[in-house]
Amino acid sequence: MKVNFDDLTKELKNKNIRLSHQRLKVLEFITNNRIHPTVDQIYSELHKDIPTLSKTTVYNSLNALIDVGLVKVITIEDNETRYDIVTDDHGHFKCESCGKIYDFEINLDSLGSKDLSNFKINNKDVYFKGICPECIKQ
Amino acid sequence: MKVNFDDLTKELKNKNIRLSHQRLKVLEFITNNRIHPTVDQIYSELHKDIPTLSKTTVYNSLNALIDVGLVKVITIEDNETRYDIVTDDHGHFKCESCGKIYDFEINLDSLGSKDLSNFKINNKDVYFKGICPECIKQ
DNA sequence: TAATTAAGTTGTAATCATTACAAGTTAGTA
DNA sequence: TACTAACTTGTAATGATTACAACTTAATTA
Repeated sequence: MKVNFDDLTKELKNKNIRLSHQRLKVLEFITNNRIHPTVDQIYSELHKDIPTLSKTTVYNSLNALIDVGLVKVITIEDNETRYDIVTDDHGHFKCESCGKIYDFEINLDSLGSKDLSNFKINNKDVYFKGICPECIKQ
Repeated sequence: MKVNFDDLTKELKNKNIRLSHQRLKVLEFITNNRIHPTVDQIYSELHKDIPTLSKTTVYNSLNALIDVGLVKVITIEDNETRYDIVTDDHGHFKCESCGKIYDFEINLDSLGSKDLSNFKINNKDVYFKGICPECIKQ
C-alpha cells in the first residue's frame, strides 16, 4: 500500500479535506515515531509543541487521515486503540509482557483461503501475541 | 486448539473457577450460535431464559471463559468487541456492508515471519475486511 | 444433613474512551 | 478584501466496561 501523492491530492480534493497544521503534525508524529501510538501518546507529545491542541482535534485528525488512507487503526487489543502509518504489508506482534508492538514482514498477497473465493477483500490484518526477545531474557 | 476436558477440569480447579449455570449458558450460546456475538446479543438472548441475568454477569462469565481458554475476543473492529468459541484455526472476515463476520479456513501454523525467530508466539489472529458475496449481488 | 466458606450473581455507581455540538478561527476562492 | 466552508477547541453527552457491596449459590467438612 504505497502512497501516491497525485492520488492523495485528488482524494483530499474529493473529500474536501484540508491537510491542516494540526493534521500534518499528527501525520508527522505517526510517521517519525513508529511506536503505534495511542491517542493519549499523540496528544501528550504534540501538546508540548501546540499548547492549544485539544484531544478532540487529535481524534478528528486521525479520522481524517484514516479517511484518505494514510493512517490505519490497529485493534490488536480490545481496550486500547492504536494507530499506524500505512506502509508496505506487515503484521503486528504485541508482547504480552512489556506491551510493546513490533512490526514484522509478512506477504499478505499470498494470504488467502478457498473459503473466500467469492468475497471482495479490501483489507488484511495479521496480529500475533506472545513474548518478545527482550522479555524472554528476563 | 482443541479442548481437552481433563485439562479443562484441572484448569478450572487451578484457578478456582466454577462453571456455574450462567457461565454454562453463555458458553452454550456462543457454541450453538456461531455469530461472533457482542455482549448485548448474548445478554438479550439469554435474558429471555434467565430473567434475573445481569449484564455484569455476562461480562464476568465471558472473562472467566477467556481465562480458561474456551472463548476468545475478536477485535476486528475497534468499536465493537465480539466473542468467539475457541476451535480449530480460522480467520475472520467482516463484511463492511452488512457487518456480518464470516469464519474462513486458514493454516496458522504455516504463518510466520523471519522477523519473529526469537519471539515466543502464543496467539495468531487474522482479520480480513471487504464485501461478502451476498452484498456483492446487490 | 447441616454448617461453613469461598465463589458467583446482581444492580448501581464510577470510570474511561470516544463522539456530538456550538462558538470561534483559519484558510482557500472570488 | 470579503465570503464561505472547513477546522479547532472546550464542554457536555454517550456508551462500553469495571468496581463495589449485598445477597445467593454451591462445594466441602463435620
